[in-house]
Amino acid sequence: MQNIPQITDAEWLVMKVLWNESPLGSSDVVNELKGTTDWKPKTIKTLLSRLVTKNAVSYDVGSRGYSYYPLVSENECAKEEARSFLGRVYNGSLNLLVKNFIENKELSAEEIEELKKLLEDK
Amino acid sequence: MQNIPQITDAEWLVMKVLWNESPLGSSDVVNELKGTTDWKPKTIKTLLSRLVTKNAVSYDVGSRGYSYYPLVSENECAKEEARSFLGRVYNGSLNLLVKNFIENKELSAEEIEELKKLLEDK
DNA sequence: AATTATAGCTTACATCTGTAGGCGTTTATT
DNA sequence: AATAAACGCCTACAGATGTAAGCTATAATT
Repeated sequence: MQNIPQITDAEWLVMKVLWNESPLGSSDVVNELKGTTDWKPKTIKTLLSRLVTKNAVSYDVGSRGYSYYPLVSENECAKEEARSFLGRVYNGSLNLLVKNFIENKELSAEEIEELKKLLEDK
Repeated sequence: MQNIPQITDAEWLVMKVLWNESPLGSSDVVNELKGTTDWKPKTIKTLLSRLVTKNAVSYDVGSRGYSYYPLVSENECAKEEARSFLGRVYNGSLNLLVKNFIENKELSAEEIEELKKLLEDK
């Protein structure tokens, strides 16, 4: 796998659509984002183009336009984002983040239970 | 507490210095960052000014220059960053992040043990 | 076939970010 | 006192980002 491209906040919303379903024409992506954002179609087209430029997305050419699909998986992008975020803010330590969440009481009892379960099953 | 300002990657390094010890003169901050970065002093001054502008930092005026100190705590900034990151990438769910880390085998046995302990003690 | 809608390519433009330099003033050194 | 060093303010400037519009070719509609 190649290097994970840098994906911006706005671009994430586009990627999510494609991760959810692909390939999609640009108008499909526009439709999917109608509810979530108030971007003009042109904006979404720009974002798609940028994603193509940075090799996060590619497309097949059809007679009614391009069919876009992701070149990188959500999992690897998420991992990369997590790496960068944790490095910057929590010294790279997931545990420190969790610790902080616990201390700040950001987790519900259910979430804590679920976490425990996750760790046990592991 | 007021709104948490947006703090960029570069600015985080400056904030960390001030969170670690403050107030500090700009040259002290420069010195602290000598090891970590290869920024020119001017760069660090610029970052300090920007942090002042965005109300993340303030200063007292002394005869040998300003004494800078943070206006926001590391904890609240980290919380804000986590909120934004988790929202963008993990649907706002810390558990999903942890789940992903476990599945991707990003955690050592020790870290998992520690996490368990954190959750039990809670 | 003529007209209209659409797709994609190119361009725009303000703001943010990283990364400084120039200048004038004040402080420290000789 | 003169000179050098440091400080803070203002300016710079390229690349990234959010947010599109204009133009041209092609496809769909009448």
